[in-house]
Amino acid sequence: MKKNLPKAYEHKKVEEKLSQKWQSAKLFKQDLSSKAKPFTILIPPPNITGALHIGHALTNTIQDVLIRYNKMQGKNSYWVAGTDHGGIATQNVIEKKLFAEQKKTRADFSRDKFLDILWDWYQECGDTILYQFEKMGWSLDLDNVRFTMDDTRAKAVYTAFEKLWKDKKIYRGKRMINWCCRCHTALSDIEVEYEAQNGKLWHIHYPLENGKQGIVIATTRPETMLADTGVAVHPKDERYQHLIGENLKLPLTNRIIPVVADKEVDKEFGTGAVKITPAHDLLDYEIGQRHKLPIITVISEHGKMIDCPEKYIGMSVQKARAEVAKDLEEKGFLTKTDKYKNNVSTCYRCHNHIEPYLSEQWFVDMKDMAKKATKAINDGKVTYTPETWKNQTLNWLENIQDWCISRQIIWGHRIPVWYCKDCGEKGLMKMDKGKKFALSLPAKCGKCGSKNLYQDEDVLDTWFSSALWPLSTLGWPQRSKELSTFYPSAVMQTGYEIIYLWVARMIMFGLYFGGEVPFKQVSLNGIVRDKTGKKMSKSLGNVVDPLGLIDKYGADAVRFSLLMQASPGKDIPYGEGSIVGARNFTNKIYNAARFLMMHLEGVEGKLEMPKKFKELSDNWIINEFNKITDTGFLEKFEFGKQAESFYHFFWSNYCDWYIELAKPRLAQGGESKKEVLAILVHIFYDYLKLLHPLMPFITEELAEYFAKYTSDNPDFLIHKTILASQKITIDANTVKNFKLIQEIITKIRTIRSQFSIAPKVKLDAVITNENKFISSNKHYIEDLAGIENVVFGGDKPTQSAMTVIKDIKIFIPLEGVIDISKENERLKKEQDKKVKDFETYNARLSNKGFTDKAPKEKVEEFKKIVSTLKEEILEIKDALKSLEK
RNA sequence: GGGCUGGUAGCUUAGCUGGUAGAGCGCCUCGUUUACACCGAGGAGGUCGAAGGUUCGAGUCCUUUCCGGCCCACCA
Repeated sequence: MKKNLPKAYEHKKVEEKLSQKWQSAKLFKQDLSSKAKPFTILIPPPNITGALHIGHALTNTIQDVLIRYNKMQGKNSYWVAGTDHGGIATQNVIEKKLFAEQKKTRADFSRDKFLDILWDWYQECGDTILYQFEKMGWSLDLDNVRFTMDDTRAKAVYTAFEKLWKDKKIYRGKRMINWCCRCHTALSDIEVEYEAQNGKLWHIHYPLENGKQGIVIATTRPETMLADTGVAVHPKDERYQHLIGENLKLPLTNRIIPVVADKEVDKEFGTGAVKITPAHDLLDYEIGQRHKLPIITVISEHGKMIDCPEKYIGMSVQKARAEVAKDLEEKGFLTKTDKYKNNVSTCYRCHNHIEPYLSEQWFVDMKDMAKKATKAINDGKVTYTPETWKNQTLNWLENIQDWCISRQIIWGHRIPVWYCKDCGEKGLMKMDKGKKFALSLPAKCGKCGSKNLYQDEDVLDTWFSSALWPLSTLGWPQRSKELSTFYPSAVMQTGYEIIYLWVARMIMFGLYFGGEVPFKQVSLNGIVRDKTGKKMSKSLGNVVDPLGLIDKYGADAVRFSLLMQASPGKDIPYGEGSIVGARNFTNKIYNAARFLMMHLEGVEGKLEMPKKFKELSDNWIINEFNKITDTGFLEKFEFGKQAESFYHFFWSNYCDWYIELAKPRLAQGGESKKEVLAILVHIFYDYLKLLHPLMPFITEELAEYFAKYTSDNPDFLIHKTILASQKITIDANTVKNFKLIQEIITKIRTIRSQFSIAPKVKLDAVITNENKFISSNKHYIEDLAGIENVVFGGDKPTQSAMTVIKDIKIFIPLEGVIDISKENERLKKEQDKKVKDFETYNARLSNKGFTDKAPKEKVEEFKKIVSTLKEEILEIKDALKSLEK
């Protein structure tokens, strides 16, 4: 035994050592000279909002598995590393930080100063993220990390904007957009989330100009009535025919507003009459446009009331709603208040409420791009796993809206457009030549000659640069070797929650700018939830920190526990329990290695794998190993199944059975030991290779030791090729025969357990009928079931426990130990079970429908089972009878 | 309102083209056998959400239904 080896695996030392070794050996650098087929994955760049969470751990571990696995399949793997500036999300983090630390808001800083703060943050947070990349064992080249706002990426963004501009796909317009009053910016329609709320439906009477009975409208937002400029009814609504064209006197403000007829009004809803607030509702805006109603704004970009009766000015929308409702009630305009469930729009970044807001924004016309993407997907240029997301994407593309790309924040790519203060002309900024990215204004306005020019203050939606990620990371627009080698990438692995925000847009931009789809396969993973299935969030306090877990259990364990549960598109309930299991698995592997090392003491040179395997167990384990080498689970993104198959083989087959069976041979020494040791070591070493993509650290660490006993040269495992260990044809009966031996051993163990016979007490086993196969493998039974001698033939011993498997009757003499009533009970139970089985099968067989219609083989199979069961039952009956004597 | 999912042992789940329900964790009993107690051996535990139907036979196919989760949609 190697004395200096601790009993439990110590992950910390190993992982620290190896992650440094890998990075300094430049193992994960891109290889532009390789002739092998490229296999590229672009990391979904994490936002620099803080440390990585467990969801990153999942999706990136999956990518790492794919990268390492494909590399070991002989492909030219390259995993592109990077981070994302994360627009609003990151700016929010910084604003919160500034407020907490200095009680300052963004208005307290100049644009440049604010940007400096953010760039400093990028340094700090970026380093944290890189540290985590390394800790997780991810095969990313950390010397070559892209950032969505670095010079190369900024040039790509500019070039893309320029092309869209020239192609007239980009335009600026005054539109109703989603405005986050907290983040103080426009959002695209898919950045809005909806939350169900228990609201109210207020019924308000708008009298006629002359004070007489007018119209009762229904609304969920009474405060917006202060900006009403009309009331609409359906043109065919008989109830209101006489009022169309009449004027109403708006309560509280006494503004005179007309009743208009519009077919968009739903007669069934509420009172069938709808108040029109063009400034604060999308549909109202459209109706207002059609009927040329004026636009009055009463809600500011901060979500506060403005330009309305004095008493409401400055109130929040919520406050004003209550006040207006109260005032209406006091003045007798409120006729009814119903409970009503509706959706409120919230910001996907801060979850504060969204106001529809009329403003000038930049948009991209997406129609054509969506059409091309649809075609590519339909043509199978991009596949989806799980496939259900393909249709969701196609559906979304079909109903695509123009993309609002301008954001009124500071952190991001500033929109490269200048305006003339004098004549209002606008144009594209020029990109300076040189390595650093910089833009400049033209010397003078092309239209009026004014030098009074300025750049647009807004920045681009962060998803704009994200959509370019597959191209920009590879150096586009430069037609580099890097780009031609690695574009398009092989797999886009990410969470299903950003399928529209990101994945679909990458496909559209990839086709538009790169001429090809950016990736061939989309593989979606689910969300990592807490163990009760709740989404993890800071406010719930149920987030788990990957670094903490790595520290406690090791990166291999964290990785494996996530992979164990990873199935395409499925959410993962994650608790510490599953990591403990994975940690125990690493320990199991380590201890198996320790066991082998112990027996390798004093062994010199290489161990030759035998050409032929004499032992049944050898053939069986080789066969079991071959089975796990070609499952194809990874190609199907079935990581859970792959992990389980590896886990089961090792723990159950290799350790619990094969090592246990090998022990006597190891103890024998000489050739016997050498032979079994060779098999043990070769399988173990090849297993390490197989497992390496999933658990890179422990496998690398152990392989270094075992390589010298095989004919393999020592090298990093990622440079090795995974292949089936020994493609040796195994006799078809081997597995069946071995299973029978296993069954016999288990049955004897059960008897031992039921009679509480200590492991060290050796027993005999008597098999009354001769069986050549068992007699030639009886040493397995003796070794693993605590049997002194397996004896064949002769009479059944008196005072013995008995069990039967097919035609094999096994007696365990238990002179003095046996408890007759216990054995009686045990046998009866076994009998009952068999009788029950017998009855189900027999019932089938006595059904004429079955025997006539079922396939012949099935009928034969059942007949055989029935006759075996019958025999076994008779034997048990016999044994029960002899107990009575 | 439209669409997508899932409902299998206490928990998390596997079950392909229909042929007596598997696993991990937990639980119970036993065990300090010279790799591992982060271990070994054995055991208990499921009328597969419900109801119909197709079939000789259904967790597996069809219909209906109940309960979750998610996405999309400008009904005030």
